[in-house]
Amino acid sequence: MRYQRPKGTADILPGKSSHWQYIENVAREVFSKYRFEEIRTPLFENFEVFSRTSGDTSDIVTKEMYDFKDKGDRHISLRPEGTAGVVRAFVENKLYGPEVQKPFKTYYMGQMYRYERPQSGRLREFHQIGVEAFGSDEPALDVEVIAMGMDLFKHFGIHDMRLAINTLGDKPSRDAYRQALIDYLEPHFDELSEDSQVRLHKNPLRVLDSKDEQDQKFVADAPSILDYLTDDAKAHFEQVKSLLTALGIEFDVDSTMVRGLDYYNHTIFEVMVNSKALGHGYTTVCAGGRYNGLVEELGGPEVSGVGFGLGMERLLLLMEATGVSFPEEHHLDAYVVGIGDEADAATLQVVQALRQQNFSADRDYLARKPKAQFKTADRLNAAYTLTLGEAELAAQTIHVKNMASGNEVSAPITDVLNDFTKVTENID
RNA sequence: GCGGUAUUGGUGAAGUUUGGUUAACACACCGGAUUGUGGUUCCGGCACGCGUGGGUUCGAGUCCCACAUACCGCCCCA
Repeated sequence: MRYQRPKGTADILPGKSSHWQYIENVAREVFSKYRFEEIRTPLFENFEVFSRTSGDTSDIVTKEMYDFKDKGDRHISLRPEGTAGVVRAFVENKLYGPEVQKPFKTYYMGQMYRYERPQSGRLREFHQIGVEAFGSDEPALDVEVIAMGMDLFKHFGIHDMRLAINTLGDKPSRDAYRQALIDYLEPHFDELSEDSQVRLHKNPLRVLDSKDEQDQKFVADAPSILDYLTDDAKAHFEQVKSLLTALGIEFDVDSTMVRGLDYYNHTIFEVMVNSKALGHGYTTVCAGGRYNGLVEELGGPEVSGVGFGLGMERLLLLMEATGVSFPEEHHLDAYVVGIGDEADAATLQVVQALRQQNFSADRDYLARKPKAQFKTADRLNAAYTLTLGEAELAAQTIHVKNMASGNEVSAPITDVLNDFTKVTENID
């Protein structure tokens, strides 16, 4: 065992990879109904793309970025999340241009990288599915994105979800609230946890997210963002709520909910599930929100955006714990048993001909005895076992057995080569 | 970045407390039981080695140290 995979990475092996494909396929289907199209952006970007957008004080930038200098001395970072790269591509390719329909709706799925201590469901190389919609300030777009997220989880077979929403307001709302929060917490500075003392000046909203018991006491009585919203921000949030209600989507407003990334404003939301697989109580499986201003931050025009992301590893854990059944497609239509060296070529011809006729077919490649081959056909769950030996070669026939019924028939080899379906009709 | 636990064949693992010379048992896999049909049963095969590297000892899977990796918790988050 000389080489091991790098810390925090995983091999997705046959058997398991079909689960990933299933999730990806379901996501593509759902997204296409909402008319979101796929975008593929690089796995790495200039470091600044992420540091600008995520916020210099965010943990992602300060300690979790997987960055390095390339041979041209460029400061590169593996993408820690999907939004920044998509926004960069949106700006660079001028997708805000007049010829592109608004809103521009896109999705992505793929690897993300964060340099952190791996745990179950949290790796250094992990996978996210995410969506972004650019070019509309209308609350209806926020709601479409949220509704699509909920819809997606239903298609994954997850039903006991809870939708939590909040608003971070616009810039004036946030500034006012930020000041109110500092004013409230400052007198208790010495009683706050060490982490929160640091947060208070860097990003006071994050104190609300503290799990420290002592901190939580203060958080409970802290002023609410909802009391500091401007009229515009308030109207936006009210409309989001009423549209969600119109769609019959239940939600809880959690005024202490915040974001680890700095670029969010207005609506933010999380889809939560109560599953032991991901820890105790409700845990978040999907998070998103509105990020007006992010496009400008990366040099684009004033175009707003809203989106969400979900972690595939966590989703997989959740689906497995929930007992979601994945379609198992590794079906074998025919296994061809060849007996003796003389049958080698003919066996290969039959296998290949069956594949040409769109059947999945396999044979023995280990020169094993008939007994072992028949056992293998059974173990692989072959629908039909064909046998080709000396006697058959002499008569130019092939033996075909329906493994489910046990019925057998001898047919001309040419029949199998030309129309296997017809041959099987005689024994089904 | 911090703390805890763990690491023995393809797999599940016993053995580590009391260091002692054949690494148990089971599953899977492979071969065989009078020539070419699936199950069962029976027989046989399957770790020159106990994460890696050092050390202690007459002797180490068992003790000590370092490192690696995994899992759990913290931080944070998906």
